[in-house]
Amino acid sequence: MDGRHARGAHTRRVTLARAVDIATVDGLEGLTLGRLAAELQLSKSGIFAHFGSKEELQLATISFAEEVFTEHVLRPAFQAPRGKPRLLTLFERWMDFSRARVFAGGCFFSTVMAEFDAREGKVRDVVVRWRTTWSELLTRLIEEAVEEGHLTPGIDVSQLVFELTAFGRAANHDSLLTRDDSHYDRALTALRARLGESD
Amino acid sequence: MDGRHARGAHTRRVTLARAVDIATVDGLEGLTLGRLAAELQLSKSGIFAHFGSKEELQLATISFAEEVFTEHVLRPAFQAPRGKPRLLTLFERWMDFSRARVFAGGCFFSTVMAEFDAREGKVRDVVVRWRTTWSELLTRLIEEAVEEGHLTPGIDVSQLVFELTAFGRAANHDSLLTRDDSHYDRALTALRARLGESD
DNA sequence: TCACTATCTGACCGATCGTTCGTATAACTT
DNA sequence: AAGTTATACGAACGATCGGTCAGATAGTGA
Repeated sequence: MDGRHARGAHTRRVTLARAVDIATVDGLEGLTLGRLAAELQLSKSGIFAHFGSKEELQLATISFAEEVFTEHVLRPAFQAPRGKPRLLTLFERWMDFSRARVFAGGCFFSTVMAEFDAREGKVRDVVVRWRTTWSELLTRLIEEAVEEGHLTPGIDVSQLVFELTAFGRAANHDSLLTRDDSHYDRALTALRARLGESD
Repeated sequence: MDGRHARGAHTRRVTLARAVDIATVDGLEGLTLGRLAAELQLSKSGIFAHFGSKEELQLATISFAEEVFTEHVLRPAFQAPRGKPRLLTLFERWMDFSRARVFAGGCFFSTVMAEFDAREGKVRDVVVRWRTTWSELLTRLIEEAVEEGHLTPGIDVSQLVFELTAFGRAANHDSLLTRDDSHYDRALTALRARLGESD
């Protein structure tokens, strides 16, 4: 199962696991090769060799975060029944994911979206692409909920996507700032109210 | 009218004006003395002398942003009638402030709160304090709207504070990421719906 | 005009940044 | 066992970081 390059792949993953923790706390710019090397007890050049540039390290870190997020949030959501249950599960998982501090600084994408929203470059572009993916996913789940008869047909889907996402991101940042978990409950309360109390 | 230290005070304000623009784009950590000096055509040590340390520069930048935000958003809001109109005006002004890019990277506090939410130190503490101030202000305005009979007495004020703030921050980041102004309208739509369509 | 003080500069400090390169060490292939 | 490749290291690079300091310059009050 190791493949031919098992050792390198393992180091890479260990490195990226540390990288997402650093990035969620100090940002993808605060993520430096020297610090990564020191914390992992590896050489700076050794880590550098795995990625080729700082920017590639940042992009690899985003990919890794995406993987973990998919595993913890997206995949479980798709095991819930189509429609409103799936939508609710997605947000419950997202909030649990942030609350559990799977990454040291909470939700990776909330952090990175805020960090790069006003900048230029490849990293920003990838972050924007992720935002699009997320919005499209949410749009689909909401439309399915309408199809299933769980939501009113006339509903403004884009508006709903905006609001629900706003709740989740706010819960993440507020809980980190105030060190008070209750904001996650606030987000879920807001979400359920917005989707209608029924069910 | 110059007072005794007019020249220094002027340089200080020009420096801070540039600092908030840099900070809203690249964060308060991305704000460096060298860059500030280069853009302002001043010497690094000259700028440094005004603040004494990088951290003091960051704190001064926050104070400056607070001033400008107060002038553009808070003060106008208090000229609107007590109750729901004041609440609505506050958010309209906030959204206009971000949309107009008074600071190059949009809302200063949305950016900085996301940047420092998972860190430690004086800067974080000041940011948290600002968040508290904002929450208390919003709480007061909502309570006044209840007193004026503009909102239902039984309403969950903290919950409302959370949701309304979430809309504003999301609009700021989404508009920056997508370069699409419409998110501000989304936020105001969500806000009005949440406060009740009437009036 | 003169003295004083506020303001700003330029050279420099040690530390760290991302990056390059030659080389050593491990691991796998044959 | 030998040969080959993957992996990691250590020393060094120019640039930049925050910070220090002695001295030049400018503005003020007497």
